[in-house]
This record gives sequence, structure tokens and C-alpha cells, in this order.
Amino acid sequence: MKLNERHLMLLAAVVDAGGVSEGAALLGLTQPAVSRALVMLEARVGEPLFQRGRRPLRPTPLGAQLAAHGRTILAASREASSTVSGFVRGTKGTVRVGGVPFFIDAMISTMIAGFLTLEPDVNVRLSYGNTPEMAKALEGDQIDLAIVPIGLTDATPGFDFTEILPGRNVVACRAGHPLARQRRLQAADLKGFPWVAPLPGSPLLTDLHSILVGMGLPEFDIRFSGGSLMAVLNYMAGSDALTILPFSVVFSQRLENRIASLPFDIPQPQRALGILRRRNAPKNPVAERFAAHIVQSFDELKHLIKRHENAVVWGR
Amino acid sequence: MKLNERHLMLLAAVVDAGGVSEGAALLGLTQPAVSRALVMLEARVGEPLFQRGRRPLRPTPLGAQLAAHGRTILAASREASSTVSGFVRGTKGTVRVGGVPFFIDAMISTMIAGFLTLEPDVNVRLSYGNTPEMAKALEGDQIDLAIVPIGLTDATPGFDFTEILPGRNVVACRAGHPLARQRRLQAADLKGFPWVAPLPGSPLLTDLHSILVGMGLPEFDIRFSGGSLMAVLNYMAGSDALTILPFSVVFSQRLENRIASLPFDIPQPQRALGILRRRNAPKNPVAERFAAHIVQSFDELKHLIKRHENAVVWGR
DNA sequence: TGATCAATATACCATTCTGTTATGAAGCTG
DNA sequence: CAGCTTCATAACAGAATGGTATATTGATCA
Repeated sequence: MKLNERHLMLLAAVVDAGGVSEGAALLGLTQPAVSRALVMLEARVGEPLFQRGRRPLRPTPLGAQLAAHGRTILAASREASSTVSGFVRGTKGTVRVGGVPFFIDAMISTMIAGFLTLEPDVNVRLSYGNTPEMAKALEGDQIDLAIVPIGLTDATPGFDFTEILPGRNVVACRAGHPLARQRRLQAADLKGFPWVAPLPGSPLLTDLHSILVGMGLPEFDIRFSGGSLMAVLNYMAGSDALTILPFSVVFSQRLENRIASLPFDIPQPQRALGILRRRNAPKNPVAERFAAHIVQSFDELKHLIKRHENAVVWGR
Repeated sequence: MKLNERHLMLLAAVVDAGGVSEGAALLGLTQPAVSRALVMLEARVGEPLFQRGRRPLRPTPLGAQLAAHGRTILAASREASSTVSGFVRGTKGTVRVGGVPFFIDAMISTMIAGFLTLEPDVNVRLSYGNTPEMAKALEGDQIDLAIVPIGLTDATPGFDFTEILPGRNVVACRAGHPLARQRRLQAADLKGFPWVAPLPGSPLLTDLHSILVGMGLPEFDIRFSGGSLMAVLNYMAGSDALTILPFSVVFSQRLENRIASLPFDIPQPQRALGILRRRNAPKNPVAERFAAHIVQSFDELKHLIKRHENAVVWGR
């Protein structure tokens, strides 16, 4: 007993409106069109759906039940329409975001919160990974965009890269660390402190190695590695260990007052954090709006950093 | 942006089946029909719904979302079909039952439980009232059937009345009542005990009055009235009060061993409990099945009563 | 890199459905 | 009972749906 879905919708409208004419008006149709559809549905069902010959049109029990199903179809149809218009406006849908763990945890997560507050009908699905995995995920359409660090020189074909923050690493330690008081540090001063290494695969790890070797500290002491940002921060706060972190990550923790950056110059990577997207990915306006929000948030962050640094300089 | 619901369903089938041909087969259509519907839907939406030119057909984010709505429509449509076939078989739907309080509470409620156990997809909506209200409710299509007592002589036009139990009243008291031990009672024996009167409007009330007056007990003492069956039974169990109850109601309480009927003959009403239905009510097979179940349950009850009475006679 | 295979898209046609206007039939109201 | 309102039906135009036949396009493999 296959029923015509349009007929069920018309039935729902008629039952809800309390009359054939009213239901037709509700749907922007004429009364005969609806009337005939009801007759056809009734014929298909083989049972009366209305109490015929009663002026306040009243559905039979079966009619009322079928109307309920018609109502859900009608609702789903409206939802679908709203999904489409929400999609083209970028105010409805899902963004699948990938990113490197430290930046996601330190800053992107907060920015996601800001975005979702602005866009209540949007979902964000987050996943973690380093740049190569993220590129693969973009390729396979598992994510819409990735927030990753990329070398400034290597432009990958088929991908768009929007730079949002130049790479800038600092040596970080806990607030109140013995080295934190000094104004200028030599490589030799860092000797004797253990080091924390980030997740394997992270460019920070190679940065750390090259910097330490370049500093003439070939036999450095790595006691903790592989932790997430929160794990690293917690460990740092409870020890005198040193590590390499992006300055922005250290900056994002300034209100917690748990870690500080040391006044020690290290070679900077030719790398920038940015948004990586596949060039001919299926259009997803929400993803574009999300990317725009991330770019804007980082602009604000950069201004904040600038103001903060000026304040620090003046404060001295 | 009004979308075609059929197209949404086809989309859902194609996405779920993982291909146009498979989706078409799923729906019993040919591949070109489905293919064209998708093209039309895409044109209407104005955005791609599939990653074109990828062999394992993959929907775009928007396509996937619309497919979800299509799935809802498809499910509602199937539900509607099942509602129809369930309706004609009488295995799905709602019975709106009305009835007089004492019988509903004493027996019908248990029978409803039995019916709903047999018919897991059926709903029962119960309402209470005396015969005139129930007739009005039938008239106004608020209920499908009423279980009420009706005088054997008055056949109301426009209604069908199916007798299920002849009227038979007894004088009831608590188990262990001083009068319960005696073999034969005179009217005078009942003097001095207070009486419980049922809900106003109940025929039992007029029965009670006429019986008491006929017994020569004009100044009887009514200390409690208007309670539901449970209220009356609880009160009776805690007092030496007497009341008039249908024998079947007393019988239904036999396992509780809280009340008993007195061996005292009273005039019986020319009345029977039965199922009242409007003659030209909209067809509702569930209601018919329910009525049949009630009739059958009462048949079983009558046999039970007969066996029970024989046992009592033999026991003496 | 072609040749081949499998799946999708398109063309074309018959049929059904949908929607409109015009009009008849039936119930409610005063 | 007349008049009003609402629903049902008739007739027709246009759109849609669904089918067969066929072209096109990726994917696969030698």
C-alpha cells in the first residue's frame, strides 16, 4: 500500500487548517486541486479519511493518523528548504575542521566557541593531526579545512593556503623558573635543565632538535615527550623543564600565569600557521565563514599581541 | 526554495544505497528516472549534491544533509503505509473507550491490559462517565465505544447496543461482617447499619434508594457517597457499612477477600451492561476488535462465575 | 596509454499527475 | 426557504514521471 507523499502533505494541511479551502490557501493551491488529491488518496487507501457531509470537516481516526505522518513529511520538506537556504548563506550545516593539536587546544578551540555563539545552527566536527595527515584528509574529503603550519616556500598544487600567523618560537618555562628573572641569557645558561619534546611528527620537534644542536647542546636531556598541550603545560608548571613553543601558544596562556617565555633568541622557522583547503573541494559556505572567522580572530590576536608587547616595553 | 519531496526521497535512497543504479533498484525504478530526478533537484538547489566524476559516488555536505531529510520523508511514508494496513487489519491505531466508573475499574481495565498485550501497536484512550454523557460523547465522535448499563427496553435509534452482562445487584459488605455469617437474612437484619452510596448519576444510586424504600427502611443512613470503586472498597473494608454493587464487581474482588455479598434477595434491575456504539460511526477496526475482545472476556467471566457458583453449592 | 567495463547522463516518447477555471451539489444560517 | 459558504466534479493545459535506447564518462588493467 504505497501512498503518495504529496497527498499526505495535503491531507495534513487540510486537517490542520480545518477545511479543504483553508488548507489549499495554506499551501498556495486552489481548492479543487486539493479536493481531488484527497479523493485520490481516499481511493488509494480504500477507507474514508473525513466524515463526509459534516460541515466542520472532521477527519476519521485513520485520516487523523495519516495526517500526522503528512505533517512530519511537510516538516521535513520545510527543514530541507531551510537547510538549503541556510547552506548558501553559510548559517547552517557542518564544518569539519582539522588541525595540529597545540594550536587547536591553545587558540582554535576558543575561536570555535566564538563562532558557534555567532552561528547557532552550525556544527563543528574537529579532528587532530599533523600537516601531512591533514592534507590527506582534505584530499579524501574527510575535512573541509585544516589549520596547520606550512613552510613558506612549499606551495602544494591543488591546495589553497591562507596564512594567518607567522611562525615564531620561543623557549618556554614555568612562571617563577630560576632563568625567568634574568634579562639576557646565553646558551650556556640553559645547560643542565631538562627539555620537554612535543608530539612526534610536529615540526616543533625538529625545531627543538636543530636549535639545541645549533646551541651547542648536543647531549640535551629529554625527560618528557608526546604530551598534549594540557599535559605539557601541567608538566611544565610542576618542573623546571624547558621547551620550545610557538609564541602565540605561550601568549594564549598569559592569564593563567603558569608559563613564561625566556628572553633568549633562537632561530625562527620559515613557516607560518594557516588555513589549508583543497582547491576544488565541494562548496561549503559554512567552512568559508568559519575560515573567515578564524582569520579575523587571528587578526585580533595579532593586535592584542602588539599592544601587549608595547605595554611590556613601556613598563620597563 | 521549495523542494520536491519525491526528489528528496530518491536522494536519500541513492545516498544510502551508494549509487544511482542501486538506489533506483531499491525503489523499484530504473536508473535513468532516478538520475534525472537528481539532476532536477540539483538544478533547483543550485548547488552540487554529489562529487561529480568520482566513481564511488559521494554526496557533498549539502547532499548528505538533504538526504537525511529525504530519509525522514521516506520513513514517514512507510509509516503511513503501515498505518493503513494496520488499520484495516485492526492491529494499529487508537480506540477511544468510555465507560461507567465501577465496571471500568473492576473489570474493563484488566481486559484492556489483556487486549494491549495481544495488540502491541494499539493505543487505548479511556474516559469515564455515566450513560447519558457517554451517548453524547459517541454522538460527538469523542469516543469509539462506551461500556455502559442500559435498560433492556429502551433501544435508542442510531445506536447499536451489544449486551455483555445482565444486570444483577447484590448487597455487599466487608469480609467478616457480622451479617456475613448468617444463612438467611430478613430486611429487619439490615437495620442499623450505615449505607454507602455510589457516584451520583449512577443507576446504582436509584436502585439503592428504591430497594431500601421497598425494604421498609425509609430512614436509612448514608454516611459515605460519591467515591470511586477503590474508595468505596477501601471504606467498606474498614467499616460495617453496606452497599449495593453489581455482582460481577463483587466477584472481581474475590481474590482480595475484602468484601462479600450477603445472602439477601433484592429486586433486580431490568438492565444490562453492554457496548454502546454509534450506528454510522466512521469505521475503526481496532474498536471492533476491542469490542470483540471485551465480549469474549465477559463470556469467559460468565463461565468463571458459573463454575464458581457450582463449586460454592457443592462445597456446602 | 589505450581498450574495456561499469556506471551515470541524455534523448525521446507515452502516460500519469497536477493545477487551473467553470460549474454543480450540499450543508449551514438567518 | 433563500442565500451563503464550502466541497466535489468536469474539462483541459502543462508539467512530471517513468520507461527504453544510447551516448558519455571514470576506473581498471594489460
